[in-house]
Amino acid sequence: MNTVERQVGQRLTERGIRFTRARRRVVGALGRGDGPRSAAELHGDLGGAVPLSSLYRSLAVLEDAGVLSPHHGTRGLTRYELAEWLTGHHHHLTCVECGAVDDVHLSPAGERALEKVVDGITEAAGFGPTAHTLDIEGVCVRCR
Amino acid sequence: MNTVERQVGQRLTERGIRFTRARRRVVGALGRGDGPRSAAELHGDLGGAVPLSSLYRSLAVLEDAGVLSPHHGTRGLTRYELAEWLTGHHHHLTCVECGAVDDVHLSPAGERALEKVVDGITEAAGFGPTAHTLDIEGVCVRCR
DNA sequence: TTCCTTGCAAACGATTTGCATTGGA
DNA sequence: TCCAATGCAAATCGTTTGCAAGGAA
Repeated sequence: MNTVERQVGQRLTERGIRFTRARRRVVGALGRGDGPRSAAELHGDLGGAVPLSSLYRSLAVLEDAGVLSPHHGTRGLTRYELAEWLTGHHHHLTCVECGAVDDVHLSPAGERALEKVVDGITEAAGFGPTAHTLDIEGVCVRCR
Repeated sequence: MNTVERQVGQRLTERGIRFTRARRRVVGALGRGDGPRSAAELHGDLGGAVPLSSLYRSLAVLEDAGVLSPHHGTRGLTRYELAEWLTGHHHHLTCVECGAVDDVHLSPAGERALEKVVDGITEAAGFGPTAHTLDIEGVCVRCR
């Protein structure tokens, strides 16, 4: 069992939530990490081993436990990825052409500058404290 | 007729697209609004005057004409707002509690700082030139 | 007339849920 | 054991589409 799975297992146990086979499979597939995946994509990744309805339930439980974060993209599709406490803080580049989402890790200097800007915005608007998540839209390398 | 409607009318005419009653109503409602609206919300805003199917068709035509920009939010809902050439460049604060989206206009200094950060990210990732749109998640005033 | 647009209803795809069964701590 | 999790099928929700009727150029 790799580190991520152990961390997830501990988190779930702390909360009295079982780390069942289906849930392990979901976390495993996301940990193998080809980026955010939708329920349908995971269904395929797992060779149909987990039926869609169970997949959706697993995703809901894991999201609720703070293990996964949802990402709402084009065409009403929701993709999930491991939460930041498992993968590190990062941002998203969403391709407006193909809908692909790339994870981006920012330099400490860039992150500091960004935080200043975000704080300025949220304070002015009376928004509560939150870990910011930044989605930038553009055209990815593959679609240019 | 206000400025926005005149601008939209001109744009549509240039492209040989009719500015019909339903389309006028959609643009009007979005112009009156303070943020992105979903088809269902617009349906309500307009008192059911435009049936949902026609609404969706109007939204598609207007998006295609570059008058509206789609915004993919929580729970597979797509919200639309007037494009930036009509409203000015701005950013989004999405409430993770209630899903509401507020528009935010940033100070020139803030915008400059932000652009630098965004450019740094996109260049490093080989992302093509695009007007960035920033979505920041948080908890809005109403939900705190 | 000749297209384009509309409205209704049916179709669709993604997600959710009811219920009987299975499984894990 | 005993409640939570599963799997199937049916239901739901947002959205799209076929088709016949209405409207503008």
